[in-house]
Amino acid sequence: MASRDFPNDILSGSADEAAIGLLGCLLIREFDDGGIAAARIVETEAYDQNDPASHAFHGRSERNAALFGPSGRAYVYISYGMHRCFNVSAGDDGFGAGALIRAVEPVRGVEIMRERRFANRSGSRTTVGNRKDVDLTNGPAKLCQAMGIDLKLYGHDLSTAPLYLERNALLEGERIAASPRIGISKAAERLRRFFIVDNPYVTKSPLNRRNTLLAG
DNA sequence: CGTTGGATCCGCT
DNA sequence: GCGGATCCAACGA
Repeated sequence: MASRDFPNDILSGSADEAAIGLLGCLLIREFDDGGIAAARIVETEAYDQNDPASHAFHGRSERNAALFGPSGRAYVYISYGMHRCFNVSAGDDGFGAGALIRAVEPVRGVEIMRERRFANRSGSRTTVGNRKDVDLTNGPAKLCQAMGIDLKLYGHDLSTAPLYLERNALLEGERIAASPRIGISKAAERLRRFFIVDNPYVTKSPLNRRNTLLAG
């Protein structure tokens, strides 16, 4: 089933508008076995083709094509050779822009996420201790693992199953802050990271202290 | 609780 | 060849 309230307007503008507007929205994943996982977006980063830190900065390529396509598509890439990161494309067709989803808060299917994240990998006998729910989805590669987002979903239309977005307002009293982005070296001063203040799933970072509270 | 180093591979100025 | 939009185990305090 497709999303009943896909936030099209949120994604059609700038990368910043998309990154801010996606906060609070639900990300829903339908697995092949019928299981469903859902999570609230609590931390994002904006990137676009005018930004030296963006994968779109050096122009369109096979890898980053989803960023240049229409808004509301999945841009998935491999990070550090072994992790996956998930972006939502933004802006007009032809303009490279998107929002990296850095953290989400589980609202449904926590058991599925726990299984996907913490099940013993390839027979190794690693101790599965000290595993807390906050570690399920408090990072860009973690949430991809928890929600089964991989390269097979590259370019996927995020208004349709098996992975889709749904509009959802912030909770009463929740505030949004902007900070520099995490883990980049280029354009490191730009305030293009956005997060819900005091949400436990937001990545802990010294950059959190250099934030600016946004109006609203 | 904070810091550090290793894993691992794709795409590129 | 090099450098990541990262994660986690293994320390030390």
